Amino acid sequence: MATEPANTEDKILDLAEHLIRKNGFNGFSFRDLASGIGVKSSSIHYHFPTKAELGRRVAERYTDRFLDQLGPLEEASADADAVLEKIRHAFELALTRDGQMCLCGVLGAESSGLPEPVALATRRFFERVSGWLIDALKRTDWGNQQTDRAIEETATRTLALLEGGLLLARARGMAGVFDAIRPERLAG
Amino acid sequence: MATEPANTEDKILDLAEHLIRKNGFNGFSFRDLASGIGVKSSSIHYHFPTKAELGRRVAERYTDRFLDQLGPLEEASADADAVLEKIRHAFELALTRDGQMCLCGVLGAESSGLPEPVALATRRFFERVSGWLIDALKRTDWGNQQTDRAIEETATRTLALLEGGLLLARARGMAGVFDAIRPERLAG
DNA sequence: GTCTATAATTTGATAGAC
DNA sequence: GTCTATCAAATTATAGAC
Repeated sequence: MATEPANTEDKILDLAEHLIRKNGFNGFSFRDLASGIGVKSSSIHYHFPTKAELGRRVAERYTDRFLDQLGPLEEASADADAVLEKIRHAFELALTRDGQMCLCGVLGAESSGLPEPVALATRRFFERVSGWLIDALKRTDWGNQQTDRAIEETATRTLALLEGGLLLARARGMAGVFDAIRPERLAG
Repeated sequence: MATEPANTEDKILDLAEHLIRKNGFNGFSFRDLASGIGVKSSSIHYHFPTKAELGRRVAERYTDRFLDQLGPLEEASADADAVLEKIRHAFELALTRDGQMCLCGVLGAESSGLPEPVALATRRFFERVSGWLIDALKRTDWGNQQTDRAIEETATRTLALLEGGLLLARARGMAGVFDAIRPERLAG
C-alpha cells in the first residue's frame, strides 16, 4: 500500500494539487493547506514563498508525472490506435484514480487570470503532451502515410476530446460520461 | 452598430460574464465590477444581493442566449453533419466574437468549488445543450438508423470535443487551434 | 523547519442618508 | 437606485523567537 508522503513539501504539493483540481487556483488559500496538513500558514511560505511559485511547482510536477505515465517515445506502439488508447488511458486515470479533472485543464480554463509563472507552466503541459502525441503518431505505420499537418490536427483533436471529456464528466456528475469518449479510429 | 447596454443591471451581467470567462468565478470581485462600470460596490449588491445569485443569473442568461443561437429543434437540418456544423459554429463564436472560452466550460472546470446555485446552473447548461443536440440528431436521416445510446454517445463526444477545443485554444494562445476541431463525419 | 504575531490589503456584505 | 461609511472575515506575505 502507498505510504504517507514523507516530508512537508510533498504533503503541500499533494494537497495543493488536490485543491486546485477541485476548486481552481483562486479557490484555495495558504491557510487551507496549513490546516489540512496540520501546520501553520507561515510554514507553507517557508517552503513556497509565493502562491505563484507554489502553483508553478504543482503544475510542473503534474506534467512530469503525466509524461512519465506515457512512457518514452521509443517504447510507443507502431499502431496508431494503440497510441491513442495509451493517451486516452492516461486521461481516464485522472478520473478513475483521483476522481478529478486534469490539473492543467482546470488551470487552462482560468489561465488568463493566472500569475504568469503558472500560466506558463500550464502552456508547457499542453506543449509537451501535444509534442509527445505528435511524435508518437509520426512513428506509427499510419503516421508514415500522413502529412505533418494532418498528424498535428489529429493530435489537437484528440487532446481536445480528452480534456473536454474530463470537463463534461465533472460538470455533469461524472457517471459514465467518459466511457463515450473514444478517439477516432485511424488504422483499420 | 450595437449600442451601450441601457441599464446598470445589464452592464453588471455583461461585465461579470466577461470577468468570469477571463478569470473564473473566484477571480473577480464586486469591486472589480463596480470600478469597471463606474458605480460603487454597494450598488452591485442592490441589483444582486449575493455573488452566488449573480453567478447563477450570468449562467442562466448565457445558457438562454446559447440555445437561442442554436434555434428551435423544428428548424434543425435533417442532415446530421449540418447539425454538428451548427453546434460547432455556436462554440466557435465564443472564440471569434468574444475571444474567450465558453462561460460554462470555465465554470465546469471549477464546479466543485462553486456555490450550489452556480454549479446547478452550470449543469443545466450542459443538460440543455446536450438535450438539444440529442433531439436534433434523432430527427436526422442518420439518427433514424441509430440506437438512442449511439446518438447520446455521439452528442457527448461532440460536446467534449468542442469544449475541449476552446480550452486548448485558450491554454495554448488560441492561434488557429480551433480550426482543427471538426466533429466526426456521420453521414456520407 | 515550525511557531507566534502581525502587517497590509481585499473580500462579500450591510446600514442608512439622499 | 446610488451614495458614504463601515464591518467582520479572509487573504498573501513577512519578522523574529525557538
